[in-house]
Amino acid sequence: MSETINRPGRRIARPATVTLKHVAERAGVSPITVSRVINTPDAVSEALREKVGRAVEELGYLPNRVAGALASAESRVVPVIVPSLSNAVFIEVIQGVQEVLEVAGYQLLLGNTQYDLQREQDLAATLLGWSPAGVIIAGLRHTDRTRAMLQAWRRPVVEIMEHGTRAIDMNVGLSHYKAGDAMGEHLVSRGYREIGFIGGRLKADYRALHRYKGLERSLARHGLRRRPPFTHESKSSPQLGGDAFMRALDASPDLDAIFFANDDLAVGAILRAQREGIAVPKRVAIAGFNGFGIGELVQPSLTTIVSPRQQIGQIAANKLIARMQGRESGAASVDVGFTLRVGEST
Amino acid sequence: MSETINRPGRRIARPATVTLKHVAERAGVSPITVSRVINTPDAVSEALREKVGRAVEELGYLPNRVAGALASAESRVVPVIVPSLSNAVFIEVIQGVQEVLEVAGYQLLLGNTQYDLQREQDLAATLLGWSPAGVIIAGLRHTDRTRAMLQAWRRPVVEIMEHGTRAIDMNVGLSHYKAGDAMGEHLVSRGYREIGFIGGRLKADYRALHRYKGLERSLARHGLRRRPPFTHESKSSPQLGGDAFMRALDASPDLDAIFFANDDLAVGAILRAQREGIAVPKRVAIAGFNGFGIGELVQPSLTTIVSPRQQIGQIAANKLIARMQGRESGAASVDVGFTLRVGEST
DNA sequence: AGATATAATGGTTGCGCTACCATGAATAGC
DNA sequence: GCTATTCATGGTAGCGCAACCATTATATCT
Repeated sequence: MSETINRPGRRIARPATVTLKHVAERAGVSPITVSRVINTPDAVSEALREKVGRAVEELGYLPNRVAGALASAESRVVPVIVPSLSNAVFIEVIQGVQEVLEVAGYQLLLGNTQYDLQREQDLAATLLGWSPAGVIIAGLRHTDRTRAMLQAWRRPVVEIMEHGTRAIDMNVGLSHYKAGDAMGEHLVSRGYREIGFIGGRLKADYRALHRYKGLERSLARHGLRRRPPFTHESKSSPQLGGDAFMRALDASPDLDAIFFANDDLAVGAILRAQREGIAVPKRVAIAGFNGFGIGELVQPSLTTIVSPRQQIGQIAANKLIARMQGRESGAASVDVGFTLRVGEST
Repeated sequence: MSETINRPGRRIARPATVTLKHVAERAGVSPITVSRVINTPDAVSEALREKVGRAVEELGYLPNRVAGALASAESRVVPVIVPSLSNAVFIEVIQGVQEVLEVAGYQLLLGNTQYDLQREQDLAATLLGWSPAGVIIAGLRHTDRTRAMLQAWRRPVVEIMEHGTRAIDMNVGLSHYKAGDAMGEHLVSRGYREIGFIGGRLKADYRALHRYKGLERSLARHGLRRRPPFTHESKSSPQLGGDAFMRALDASPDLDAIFFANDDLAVGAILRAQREGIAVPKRVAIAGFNGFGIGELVQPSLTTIVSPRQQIGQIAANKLIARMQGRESGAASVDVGFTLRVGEST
């Protein structure tokens, strides 16, 4: 039996990279010591820290996070999975998350499901392959496999935006149903009786649908007419809000108030009303949802429901970090609530 | 010489994970074959694809991207480094990037420098440690080390937002100087003579400063008075725009036109003027920069410069992917230009 | 002084995967 | 019918780092 002559494997050298080992040689210490200087500088003497620091400088060493993540089976990365990037709500949530993660030294990996649960599942599978330290994901509604995958995973998961009882792990959000109900109560208390709802993609954006359902309950409670929502299939924008507003008034001239699924649409309606000479709220009242700043500046100012969006992101990130660092243990659910901001438009 | 009895190393088992090897055993093939089924399914027979696919399903295998990235020295991740997330401009750019990357199977890693070049440098160093496939970074202005780092790196880099000649590698953007000049020409052609500029954080947001410089050049060309910019230190918002507008008019009642650094400020000024009963453009003209949709809806509609933000992101991502896939080779610079959208506010 | 505790450093292994080459099977060419 | 060429699959090594324990050197105690 002859010796194997050919020794397969990597023979071609990669482009030269500076690694821990090179730094260690330069500094005359062991690689593991270099690792410690970088990751847990407190566990190492001042002299070494300096010596190694100098070698790092001289060689221009950049730690390879990928190798570190493989060795430790954890990367300092947190995927944030949202349904849309064109909706400012999610942007503000992402901002809140990013602020908190950055300080703690974590990177944010962005996932956009485009309101597609299948895509969400694929995204989750891919992103879990990065051994992230935790996951933040919008919504409580997922495919069974997504739920199973996240549940089987041993790291913290925070579901955000809506508040509910059947969370995978942790949950930070608010009840959109209650928010819709609250707006209904407000409109009714102001004397409006013919109340409509305008929103888009209600099948995909089921949180908006919950707001509608909440409104419906309120209307039912007062024995008022419940109308099907005026809906459309394009993404929300002020432009679209203005158009949908005109169409709705055309189709149902008896409307005396309209609850829009979000502020983008509602602000568009107010600006359009202004141009068309439609008196708000005299002819028809307008209400929104979100609490964007622009709602306070238009004339009349917008009645809306303010959700603490940035705060949702911050809380979610903080809960994640607390768990990752071993502080705080149990799962937990936070209802961040909402506030009704009454403007001149109702 | 005695044998080493103690064999240090990893002895504690990790939480059981399903790996390539397990899938391979289950499917009765070699690990490398499983890898191929997953990464290059075309290079493998139909029968194997099915057999392996079944094993993957049954075991619920999730590929470990970290290990893959280490072995191949490349991860399908692209960091996007921007100075701010509260500015909608960057959000739209990110959207454009994300759209394109997603289709090509890349993940977006988010970096926020908060207009701090030192932070940008640290971020770049950290993010390069992820062996990303390429980098997209806002701006042409960086610390020397950042430039050196990115230049020494062997992968594609796209600098976005502004267009210039001294790019590290590729560049997609527009000339903010020319944009400011163009707006100056417009205002002068409309007969305005006392033209001011309102913007915030001009030291950090040097692109806004370039717009001011462009305006200045235009004013100089026509022998008009050049005023220092009215500036402030908080982040831009319509609220702030309204306030700054009132203060500027107070301080310099002779102003007959104001060029705002961005549309957020300008729209705020228009809405504030409306509330205060200040006639726009009769008493004072207002112009912005960006071309956000809301500018077309306010009354009077806003004169502004439209920059193709989403397109910048898309082009940048496409150039990156082209290079990563070996199509297209040289560096290249794209000036996406801008258009003046004349509204009722000037 | 001797024993013990504490702190600082090092050696070895393996994380899970892909690059590389080798090999065997199937097909084509003459 | 034999060799040349593709095609499909496998074997081995190593990517760069951190986990684990061992081994010193140093401080603290009795």
